Amino acid sequence: MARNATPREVADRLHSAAIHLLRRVRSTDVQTGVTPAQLSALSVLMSGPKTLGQLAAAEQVRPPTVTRLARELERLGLVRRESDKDDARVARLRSSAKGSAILRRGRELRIGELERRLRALSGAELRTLDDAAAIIERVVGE
Amino acid sequence: MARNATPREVADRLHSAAIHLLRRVRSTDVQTGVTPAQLSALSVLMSGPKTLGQLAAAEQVRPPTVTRLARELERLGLVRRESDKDDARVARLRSSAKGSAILRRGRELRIGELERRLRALSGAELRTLDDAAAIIERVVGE
DNA sequence: TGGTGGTGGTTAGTTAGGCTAACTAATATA
DNA sequence: TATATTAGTTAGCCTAACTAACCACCACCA
Repeated sequence: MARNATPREVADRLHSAAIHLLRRVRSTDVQTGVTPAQLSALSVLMSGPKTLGQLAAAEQVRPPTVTRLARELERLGLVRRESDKDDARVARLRSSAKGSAILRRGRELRIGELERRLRALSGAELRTLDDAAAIIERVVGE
Repeated sequence: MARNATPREVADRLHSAAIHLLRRVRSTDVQTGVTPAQLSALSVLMSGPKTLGQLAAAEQVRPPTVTRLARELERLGLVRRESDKDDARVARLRSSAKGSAILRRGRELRIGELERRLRALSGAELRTLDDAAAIIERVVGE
């Protein structure tokens, strides 16, 4: 019978699989018509309005980068800028209907691309993938 | 008992898990001292010399991007440029000893980061991840 | 055998997106 | 109230992607 895979071997194969999976689904992103940075920002705003500072933290970029990103998103009509009523320094970005629609479409393209490929799998294989996803989230989630 | 997960649900969770996994391991890349694009190119060259066109296809970028990337890699001494003896138009890039060493180190950092987290898992969980990796490679491999 | 069309790669110029440094405006604090 | 801190902006720079246009070479065939 087959020897058990070592953590190192599994790490190696899993790493490779993750790269190939994401490369595949990411190829659909161009169809959204917005840039990767814009798409990513919209996904952060999906959970509700965020201040520019919160967005910078989430995207792991510096304030000036967010200033420019926000200006462009606003110009494209994908977000609205709102000012805080208690603190005049802070500005919040809220995804517009148009922005939300683009994000939904982007997700649909990515997930759809993957889903089509999973439909050929057996129930047991799907179960294995689902279990694996849960294990991964647990171990990389710090 | 739990209802079986649909392909769509699995696609969604797997997508999310892959993003989180790669975000985690990628954080070690800065320690290699080379840029992400350079590191990725070196990994493509690991399997042998490639023409600039092959590299462009593998990296999903346009020829001019590869021209510049190749020039920089050459300047840093990470690759050697070889010309085809039958077709004077084509140029091949071959990883140098220094380039291979940097790639090995980058891989060691990434895989090591992941491996540490997998060591806490049971044999059954490791088996699940290994099986999942194989399934993913099969379905996204075109 | 010498055009002609296609292919591999480069050059030139543009754009997006990241950075630091230095700034303004508003708020918090000693 | 004077000073320090915080949120965001402006200016200027750099890298890495792109497209358009090009050069060099190869293959083919009339």
